[in-house]
Amino acid sequence: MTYFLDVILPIPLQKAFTYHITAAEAQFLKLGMRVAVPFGKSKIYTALAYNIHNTAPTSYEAKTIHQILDDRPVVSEIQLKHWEWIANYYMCSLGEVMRAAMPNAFILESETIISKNEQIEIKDSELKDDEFLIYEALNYQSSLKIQDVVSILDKKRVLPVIKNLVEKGVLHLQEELYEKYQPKLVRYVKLHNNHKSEEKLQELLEILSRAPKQREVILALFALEASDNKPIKVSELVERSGTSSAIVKALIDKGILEEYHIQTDRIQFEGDGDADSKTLNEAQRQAFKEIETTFQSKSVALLHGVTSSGKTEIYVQLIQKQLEQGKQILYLLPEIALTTQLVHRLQDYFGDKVAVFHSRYSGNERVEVWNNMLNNSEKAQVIIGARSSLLLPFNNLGLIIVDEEHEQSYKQFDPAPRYHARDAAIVLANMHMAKTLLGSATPSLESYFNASQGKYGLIELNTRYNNVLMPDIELVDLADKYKRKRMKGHFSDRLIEEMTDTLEQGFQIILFQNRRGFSPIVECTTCGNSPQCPNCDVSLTYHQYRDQLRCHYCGYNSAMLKRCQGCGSHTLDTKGFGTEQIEEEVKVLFPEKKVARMDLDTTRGKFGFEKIINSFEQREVDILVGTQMLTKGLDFRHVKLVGIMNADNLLNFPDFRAHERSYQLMAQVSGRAGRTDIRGKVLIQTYNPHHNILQQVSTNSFKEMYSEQMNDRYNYKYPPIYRLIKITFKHKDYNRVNLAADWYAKSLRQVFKANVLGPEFPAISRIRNLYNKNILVKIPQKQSLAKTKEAIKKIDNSFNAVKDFRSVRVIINVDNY
DNA sequence: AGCACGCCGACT
DNA sequence: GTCGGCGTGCTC
Repeated sequence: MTYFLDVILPIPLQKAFTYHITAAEAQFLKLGMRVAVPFGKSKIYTALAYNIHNTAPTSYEAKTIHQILDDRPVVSEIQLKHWEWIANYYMCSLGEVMRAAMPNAFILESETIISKNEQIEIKDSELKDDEFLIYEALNYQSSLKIQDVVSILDKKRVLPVIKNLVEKGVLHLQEELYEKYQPKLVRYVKLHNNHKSEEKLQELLEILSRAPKQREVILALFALEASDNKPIKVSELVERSGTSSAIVKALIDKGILEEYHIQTDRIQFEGDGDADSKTLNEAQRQAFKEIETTFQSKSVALLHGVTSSGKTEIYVQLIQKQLEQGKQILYLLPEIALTTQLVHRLQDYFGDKVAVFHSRYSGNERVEVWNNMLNNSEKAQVIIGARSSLLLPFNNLGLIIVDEEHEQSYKQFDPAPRYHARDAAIVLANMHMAKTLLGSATPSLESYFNASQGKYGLIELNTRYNNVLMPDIELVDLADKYKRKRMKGHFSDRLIEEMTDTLEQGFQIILFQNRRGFSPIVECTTCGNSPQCPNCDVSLTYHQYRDQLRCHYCGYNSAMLKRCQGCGSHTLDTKGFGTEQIEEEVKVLFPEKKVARMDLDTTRGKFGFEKIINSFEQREVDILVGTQMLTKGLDFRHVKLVGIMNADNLLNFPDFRAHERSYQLMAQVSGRAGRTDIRGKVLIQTYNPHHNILQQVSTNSFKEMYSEQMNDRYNYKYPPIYRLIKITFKHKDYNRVNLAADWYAKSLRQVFKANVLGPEFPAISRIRNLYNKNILVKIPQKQSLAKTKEAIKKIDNSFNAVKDFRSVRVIINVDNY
């Protein structure tokens, strides 16, 4: 009997790849183990065992695998099933899901190692100059990497030279696989066995009487051993003895101390885990009960609780219950809300049962979380994480909480898999026979729709914790204020009044402006010319801080112009405003107050947001200016006033969800105001104070907004009534994008008729020198989603068979909202 | 995705 | 002539 293995390779290929394995390997291998396989001419890749069978491939000879990398699966069968669902639903390859799911460090890479063939003697004269240089280098070091050869020869194309030398028999090539994960080792010391007995010890101290520092170290060691019976870290010993690591090293060298290493986790948690959870108030208790009842008949529940209603406390109770039953819990949050603040709060309840996972973790840190979960370690019972933590190896999941369920950051956009974490979470929970709780103060229309259809349970929580009043929201008519000259810069007199009051009372202020930089457009008042990005179809944003013009799409930047590029005049003016300009104006209006800014520009780096959030929390900052980052589930105690600088650019966004999003954004940012006993105040500056959405925000009328928006969705056939698949075409050649998109749209129309929209250029038609064009496929409720995708795949295959179109990148995005 | 191969313009 | 750019096709 011959055995074959189908593998998943971490590359975007739809095909399965089959390798030949021996009977012994077939016996040993389990699905979900990693295998190293030769792929292509020379490289060795890491693949995942997916299917073992006896069917020999017909059209090619299967290669044998290189080696098996694990002795037990690193990916569970439920995970593989979940991957299949993601790949199928979001129309991508299993390889792409694999790459998103597994820590990078698990995916080993091979490197070509060049060494000399000792069997062969060769005369220098038989070698060309380049060849001689390589040969010569190998006399000094036993092996070379390709990169080494590149630097020795100082040119890019070295492979032909190496190939020649291999043919002449001068060199050997070998592919070497290396492990990327580096366990963190901590150095410990103990007294060497030779000195353990009482008399030897006395002897030792005698000897060391002339080396007082070393004697100190030994005495400190005893003291540490006596105080708690734990292994002693070198770092601890150095600190306790007040010496240096050199002295410890001297003792190790002398054979008096013995050093050893213990592998430790990079992420260590404090938090006692013994804090009692707060008792729930009546409304919370009621909600908690309703959730439990819902879960008896439904697998998904939506908790619609106004901002500051104390949803987290309810989550804590639910988590507690699951832990008691020995189940794992996944608590999903938008990236930004994963602050130390929240993590500490949960650690205080659940101690080191809590594990955190997000994209700012290093490769090694991710491996550790993954391994802890594989081992079903005590340390990984409650997982708090952003989108990608959904793909971790759960084995006993009881509950998934998706907090801030409406957040669009749950949807992955750029590299495939373009999955929505909320939806993929519900599927994962079902596979584990677990429950899903969606929580939000401003649910997405699709979730609220599902709840109103009875698909999800719905729990409403309408009162704020401690009966704090909902903030008082006031609309300020900018047109009127400008006309009556009541504006200072971008601040209306009302906003300034409220700010002054708030600051006098010692409270903090948040100002929201959904645009970063100083101003999005620079314009010459003489000729009307404005500087554009050379790679994208957008005007450059002026950033005052660096006196730069920057493109927010490709990162292009240049120094601010001194004169107009069109006519040479100095009459450059800025149009529109961003967070930077607001910050500047605040500094002028309130010179004695501290202002901070929170946007993409100020939150770079691993602890970027945390620094700003902490200083605001510590009240080192009085006024915080920021973009929508501010809206994502942050909890500030002392904010009384929230100002929305301009609501119109939100409302006028060209997207079918613009109104829904505007409502969510404004309601969320308003919710930051007045979280304790004083009532918060929100000022919304706008040119359209009578806009329905603004009226609904100001009266906190979620349901009214919901039914009005749903009406639009019915009328214009948008989600959640219809489903959407967006197909994007990208190519540097304008004409080719047009031709390709037209061809594709024509094929789609033959199947889907009027439910195909476009192709259309998006608002920004060129990004990074690639032209973009979109087609939208609308899918009526009655139409089978699976069949629709099949039809699209078929069209995609014939598309790729056209030679001229193959170079056009096609991106299929299912549920692109 | 990588990576080889092949064709073509741009230089020592 | 060779170098390196890029387009095309293939990987079990």
